[in-house]
Amino acid sequence: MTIQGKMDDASASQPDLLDPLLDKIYLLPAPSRLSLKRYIREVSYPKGHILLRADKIETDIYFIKKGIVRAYAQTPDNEITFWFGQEGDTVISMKSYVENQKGYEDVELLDNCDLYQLKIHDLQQLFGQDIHLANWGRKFAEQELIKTEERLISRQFRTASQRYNELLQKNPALIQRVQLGYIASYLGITQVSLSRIRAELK
Amino acid sequence: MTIQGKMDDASASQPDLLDPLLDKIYLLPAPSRLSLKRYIREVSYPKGHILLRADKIETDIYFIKKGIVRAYAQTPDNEITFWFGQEGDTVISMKSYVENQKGYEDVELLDNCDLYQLKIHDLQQLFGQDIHLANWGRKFAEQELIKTEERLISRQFRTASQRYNELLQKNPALIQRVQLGYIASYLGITQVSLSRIRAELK
DNA sequence: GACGGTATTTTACAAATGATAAATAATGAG
DNA sequence: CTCATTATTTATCATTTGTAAAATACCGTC
Repeated sequence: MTIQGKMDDASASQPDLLDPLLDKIYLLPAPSRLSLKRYIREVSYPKGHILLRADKIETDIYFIKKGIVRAYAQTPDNEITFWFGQEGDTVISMKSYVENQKGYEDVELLDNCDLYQLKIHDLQQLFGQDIHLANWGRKFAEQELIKTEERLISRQFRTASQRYNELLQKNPALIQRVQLGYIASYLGITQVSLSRIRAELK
Repeated sequence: MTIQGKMDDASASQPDLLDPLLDKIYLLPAPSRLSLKRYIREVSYPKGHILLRADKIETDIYFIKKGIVRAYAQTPDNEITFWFGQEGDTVISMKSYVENQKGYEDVELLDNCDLYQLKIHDLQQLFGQDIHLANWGRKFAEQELIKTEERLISRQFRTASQRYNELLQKNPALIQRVQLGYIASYLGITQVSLSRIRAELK
């Protein structure tokens, strides 16, 4: 296999944010990376757009180039925000991706967002053809797994107050960008309780 | 690559529980499965044995052939059980496996257990050599991810009472096999609260 | 800079959960 | 079978968190 001297279309236009994003997961040999990038396209949606829906099997995954999103689940009485995604994060219905089944979550854009879009089907084709991409997909799942495990641990082991402070420390920008009602929901408490927590710190 | 006519040592002795366990993750071609099985050995430990330790980087993963285990984390004041494993489940320190770092959990055997043992190092070697095993590893991570996500969702969306009933329905055997103090910890409540929940149902 | 709408905080009260200790039940060793 | 040990349930009271509603702060638009 030889590497093309010319650059791919996508990477010609501007300083590329996609390469570091792919490399962060697993460093691919150039040919493998090119064959992956061939299937990725850039899309933009406005604030308020619903990117993923709980009631459908999603066909695409997205990497966030710019913007912020939240995932939430509808319950009989209310709605629970359980994830925020920002630049560099992956927006994905794991249930769709792994099991080809409906997921739990709606994902709403909290800003105008620029996203990299990739068809799950195309990705799965590549997994069967290229061992480097198969390992890239493995590392991707493993890294998402660690993140999910850490969220579970955080939730199980720490009080809402501790978790708020953890968030404040690890991701102060988030609290600026997102309204507190969503943060409270994310922490598993009411907005009133969150207000009490915040009041204590002053 | 050709398939050996003779069976591997391990599979000669008794009706094998390992094959279905590996196949459940991802159906491997026979040569790939054989090269994986070559690295798996069977071990037994008594009730009370600590299989994984939070303060060390683990070198092995285990599949449970027979028995039941719990994972728990030590906190300043008490200890929190956050996972139970039974026949067919994988016992693994994800932090060790994915990031080569210490994990959160001790894993204690609640019974005498028979386990399949596999060195993380050997597995990772295989991932680089065989695309089928790389995809097996990918599916393994993906399935663990789905399970972890479901635990997170369950914890985030449902009350302890709902989660107890969910457990009662999905895994009634567990409640027979494990003392209620561990179950209460797992549900994120005190044993007193769990007693109250159980009392309501009568 | 005044207005209307939205987000956040505060208050008062009700409900749920936790801590502690005591009572009962189950289990296992001799 | 009995005793000792451990597990589970019950009771009481203190603390935390939730609900509902009102008060305040913030933001964008005209």
